[in-house]
Amino acid sequence: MNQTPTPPLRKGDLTKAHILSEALAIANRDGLQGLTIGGIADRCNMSKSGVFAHFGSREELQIAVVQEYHRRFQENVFSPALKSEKGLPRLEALFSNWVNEVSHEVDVGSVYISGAVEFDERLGSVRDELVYSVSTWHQALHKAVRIAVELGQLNSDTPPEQLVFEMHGLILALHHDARFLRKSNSQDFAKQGFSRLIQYYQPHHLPTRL
Amino acid sequence: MNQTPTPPLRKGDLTKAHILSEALAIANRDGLQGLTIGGIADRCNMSKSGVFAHFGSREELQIAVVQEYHRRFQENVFSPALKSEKGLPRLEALFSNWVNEVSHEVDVGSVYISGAVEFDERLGSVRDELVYSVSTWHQALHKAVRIAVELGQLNSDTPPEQLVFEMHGLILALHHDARFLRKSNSQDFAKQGFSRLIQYYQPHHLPTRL
Amino acid sequence: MNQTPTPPLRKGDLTKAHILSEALAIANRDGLQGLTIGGIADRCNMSKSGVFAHFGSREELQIAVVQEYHRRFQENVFSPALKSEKGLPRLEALFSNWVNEVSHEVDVGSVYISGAVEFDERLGSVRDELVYSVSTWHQALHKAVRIAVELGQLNSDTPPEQLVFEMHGLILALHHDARFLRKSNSQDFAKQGFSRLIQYYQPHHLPTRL
Amino acid sequence: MNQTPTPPLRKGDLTKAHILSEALAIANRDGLQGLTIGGIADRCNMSKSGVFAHFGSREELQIAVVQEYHRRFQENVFSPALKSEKGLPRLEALFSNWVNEVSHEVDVGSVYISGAVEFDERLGSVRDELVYSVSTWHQALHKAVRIAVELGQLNSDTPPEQLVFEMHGLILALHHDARFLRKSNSQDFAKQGFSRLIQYYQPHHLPTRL
DNA sequence: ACTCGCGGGACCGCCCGTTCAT
DNA sequence: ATGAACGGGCGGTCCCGCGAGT
Repeated sequence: MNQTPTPPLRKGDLTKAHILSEALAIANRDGLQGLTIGGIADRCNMSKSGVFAHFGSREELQIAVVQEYHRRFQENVFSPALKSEKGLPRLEALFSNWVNEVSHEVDVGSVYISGAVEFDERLGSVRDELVYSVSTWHQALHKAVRIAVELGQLNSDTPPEQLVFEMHGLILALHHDARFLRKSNSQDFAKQGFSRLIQYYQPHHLPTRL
Repeated sequence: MNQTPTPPLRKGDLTKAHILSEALAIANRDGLQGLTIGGIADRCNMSKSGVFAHFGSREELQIAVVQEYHRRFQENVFSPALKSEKGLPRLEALFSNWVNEVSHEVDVGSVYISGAVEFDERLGSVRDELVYSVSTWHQALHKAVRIAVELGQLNSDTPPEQLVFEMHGLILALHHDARFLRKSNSQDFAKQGFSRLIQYYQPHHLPTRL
Repeated sequence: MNQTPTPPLRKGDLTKAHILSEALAIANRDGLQGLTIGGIADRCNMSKSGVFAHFGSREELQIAVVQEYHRRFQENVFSPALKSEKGLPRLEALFSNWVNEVSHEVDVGSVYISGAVEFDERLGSVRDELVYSVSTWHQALHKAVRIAVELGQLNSDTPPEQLVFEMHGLILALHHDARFLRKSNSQDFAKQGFSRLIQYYQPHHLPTRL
Repeated sequence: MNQTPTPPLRKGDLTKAHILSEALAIANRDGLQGLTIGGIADRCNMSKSGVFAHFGSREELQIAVVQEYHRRFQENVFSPALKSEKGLPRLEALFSNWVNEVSHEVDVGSVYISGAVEFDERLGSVRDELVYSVSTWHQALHKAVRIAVELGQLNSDTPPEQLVFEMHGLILALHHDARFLRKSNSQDFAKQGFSRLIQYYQPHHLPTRL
């Protein structure tokens, strides 16, 4: 196996991982703007400068949080779907995992969604990192759709971008209704919307379409 | 035309309206949390205390901004749609106006969307006002769907909540892709999604459905 | 009888009197420093500038409050004592009235006592007015003592200043213990102290003194 | 002498002591209400946040100032009197030291006296701390009186509370006349008042009393 | 090498006394 | 006597560096 050559794994790395974890929790709940050095220090029972020293600035801390979120997202949503068969099953797994993840985030918040709103206008490295993460995810979905089309599981003229667009819309609506409006059955609407979407683009459905 | 009898219309009201307008612009761009008394004062070439005096606190200012946004939303999105015939035409007008509004907000931001994210966890009057505004809008959409169903323009077992949920999802995806990801053709995806949504729930479409 | 030539008694005078009365209540409770234009305006259901217009500045308002306090003090403490016979009876009446006044001020506060502390270092017209008021009162006491001595009711070598000094001390201790320490029986200590004082300086007491 | 084992004595402690000292000077002069973070910062040539960091809030700073005043009061007034013999000599020393302290405070002010006036109505921790300090001192005086009685140096039916009450009155009058009225010979009046007080309550004085 | 104590400077919401035109 | 606005100051919080300790 190739592992990174001698990752020393100093004591500081553990501390940093702990900080990052707590910081992510705060960022999910309060947004990336809500991240304050002092707030993290309190949660970690450390001094502010102790926290600060691990990241040269608040911005780099935010970036690290985004990366950490992305890593966990991959771990929870993307990777498990690889166990499903290529094509439509995997696409369905991806969406299903995504819904589950967002349903969990109803309680703890979501850096992706709040970050996309907080940094929609502001430029800089944090925004770049967020865009990169989301784009990576979009591409994964895109690819899954294309494969499903190639396998004949979806209609041959299915526009992948349209599908991804609508899937994301369902997720955003789920997040909005469940977390902001506190509606309890939003998950069903999302799943229902997705099944309609898939059904719509199934091959046999073609003749009746516009 | 009859106008409200002798609206006092003091000079201060003009100033307040101006402040509110600038504050709305800031809130759209930076979020309601980004509203600062000093920031507004600068934009209005006023002193901080001059701005502050019109609203007893920052929270009340935020509420006023939400109400102002709601007013304009009604004015730009809801009211014009009343010129369309009841039922499906009006529903289509509502969505179309909504898309146009959001497309415009791609440049200036949106208190609704950012507010929903900023205040998804935080409690208080500002959140209440936001929920009220969004709920009012949802109800208007809901009602339009029901009427279209009653008029036989949509399938009789069309679930209104599902439709509203997905419409909102399309709008959120539009906002996300256009404003955050800077994708230029997002508006088409939203419209395309809506047209398929309507098509799906049309009466003659019933026999082939699952 | 001579009355001031044509005191027009405009409507504004009533308002001013009302303002002064409320201002005095606040000043007694919170001190002269605690007097704020806005606070008075609220109590009077007036605008800040409406209050302000009656006194050109906050300082003049404070002076007016001191004068009003002095007027009432004369009315409640000094004047009634004139009904007692000259000499010792009047001195006793002065002290007794004073104790009663301070006992009442335990609930509402006292501009004299708080003012003396607030303006012990600060220079300016307010301090001058306070000093003038207190000095006037001290002189009245001084005179009463001298008369009592002349009438042979107090020892002929009684030092008036010493007596006034100690009387004032008893009053200050009464105020301190009753209002600050919330001790209920302070009034008795003051009265007891005074009677000891008078007894001490009585003519027949002379032989045993040091 | 044994000193507390390894008092950390970081650099910050020195700064804090310095801040406290300057704050006490301000509080003596302007009262506890006159304490402002910025004012202290100016006197210490520090930034506001530098000052603020040492005390979590203005209220805690005020409490610390009261405690510091109390500590110095013990040091200057109470402790030296322990060198005098128990009983009347010690009581006289306590009063004498007290007079000296107040005489010195004529120039710099007194947190005890101004605090008692500022916080006579306001509730909270600062007031509690003030009351505690004053009460502690009163108890010390009370005890000294009782011992003097027990030793037969004061009349057996001397009411300790009355004595303490009057002693405090003499001090308050001294403070008032010297600091507020700027009378130079007030100290003599206070001492004279005390000597008569003691004389009055001396054992051999009993037969002629009322 | 890592962590902390300490301090700076900018900014925030809020409130004050004051002025001016109405 | 009012409503509108100003300028300055308040307590408080933030992010961020310097220097010293282990």
